[in-house]
Amino acid sequence: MSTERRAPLDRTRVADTALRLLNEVGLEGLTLRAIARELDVKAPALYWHFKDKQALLDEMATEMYRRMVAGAALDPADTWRDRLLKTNRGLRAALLGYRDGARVFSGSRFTGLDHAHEMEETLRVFTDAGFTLAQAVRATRTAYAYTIGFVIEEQGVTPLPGERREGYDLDERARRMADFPLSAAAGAEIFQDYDTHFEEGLDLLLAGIEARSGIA
Amino acid sequence: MSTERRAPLDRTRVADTALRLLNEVGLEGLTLRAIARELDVKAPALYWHFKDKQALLDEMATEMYRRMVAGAALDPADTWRDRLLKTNRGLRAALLGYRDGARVFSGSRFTGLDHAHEMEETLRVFTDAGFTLAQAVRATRTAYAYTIGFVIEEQGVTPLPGERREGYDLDERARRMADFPLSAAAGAEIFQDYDTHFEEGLDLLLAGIEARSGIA
DNA sequence: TTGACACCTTAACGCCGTTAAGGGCACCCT
DNA sequence: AGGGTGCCCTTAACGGCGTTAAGGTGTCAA
Repeated sequence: MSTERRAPLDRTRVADTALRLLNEVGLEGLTLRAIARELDVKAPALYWHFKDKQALLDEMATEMYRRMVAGAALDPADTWRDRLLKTNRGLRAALLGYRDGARVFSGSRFTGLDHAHEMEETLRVFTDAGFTLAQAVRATRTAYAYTIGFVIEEQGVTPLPGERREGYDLDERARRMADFPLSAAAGAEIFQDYDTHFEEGLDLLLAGIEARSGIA
Repeated sequence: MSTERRAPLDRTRVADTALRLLNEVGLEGLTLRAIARELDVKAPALYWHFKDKQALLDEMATEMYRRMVAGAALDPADTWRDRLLKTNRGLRAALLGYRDGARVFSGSRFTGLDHAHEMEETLRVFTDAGFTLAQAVRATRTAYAYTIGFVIEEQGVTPLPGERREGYDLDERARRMADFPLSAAAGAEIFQDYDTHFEEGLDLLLAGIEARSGIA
């Protein structure tokens, strides 16, 4: 008589499992029944731990953020440039770690206050460097919006690193756009080499922040 | 005997109606049955005009783009700065015109090649000004990513101009973050005055493009 | 021993996107 | 005039979704 009893669920275990499943089935396949099945439980059981599906997605986004911070190696002595590069590279890497990561993340809100630690530290780095608080917020939020927008576009083409969504064949696109030569040639600069292009865009932003603030 | 016969549907009429309905019910309430009801038709009728719901969303995104271009007053003699400002202000305005506009837009792909005209023209403005094609693409796509990311965040707080989603009360947020003074004070710089802040972020980008390209 | 509480199940509801099958009407060919 | 053809739509139904109501089971304290 196997009396193996499953350990009771908790929010973290559910969110972890859901994040793992997300990579297999994508956001549209991420149903409560599928998550529950993975946890060896029935779907309504999840309602004991989360008030609705959005609350679970919020916890998933929060967990993504925690893992991003954990992988970022933030140093209190970072320059503002270091910090802006680290946080946005880290954010992109975190989002790319999950299928539809950017959409899940940007459609959710953090539970708790974990993120405030990192925000406070980053704003301190900037203000210590001579930025006003308003300038610091503008710089960091602008970079944040850029990164979110960039990865949403990127994952529209490349759901997971290595995979490519159909309908984005460069040659075929170039053929369709034969009447628009610049646009046709631009395909290679838009739908490829996302790593490089992300860095270049981030660098444009850094240059602008430096130019407008006068802080090197 | 009222023999009033409804004019037959077409893709444009469906997309127009769906866009109007979107503002009333939001993306999650935008069901095929609701759209069909609005058109005085049953849901399966829509499948005559679109192969599935995503195809309809794609048409909606394309229509949003058409309206954005129509409202932008693009001048062939624009400087690259004019052009970057006009297209991104126009894009933001177009997205803000619909509840969940940025999410609908960024989750869809254009039908047809209408957008190529504007893209070609804008790339020409940049290359004529002395940018390489790669630089031109980087500048425009970075701004595009920024704008998409910005409006997604913005509409997470402000679904439609004037409305405010619950849970974003500034005072209450500041109280919760009392232990993180910079972050608490940053609320006013993050969740308010989106028009101004969008411009400031865009300006940072312009400064960076100028600094890195050396083109005034 | 009993009661309270944490955690989960069973059953069901109303809604969703989508498909299969077929009906009516306009038009064209003979 | 009559019969076919194809467009545009309806009716009916399917499986699956998020969610709720009601109730069961095990654990632990009184």
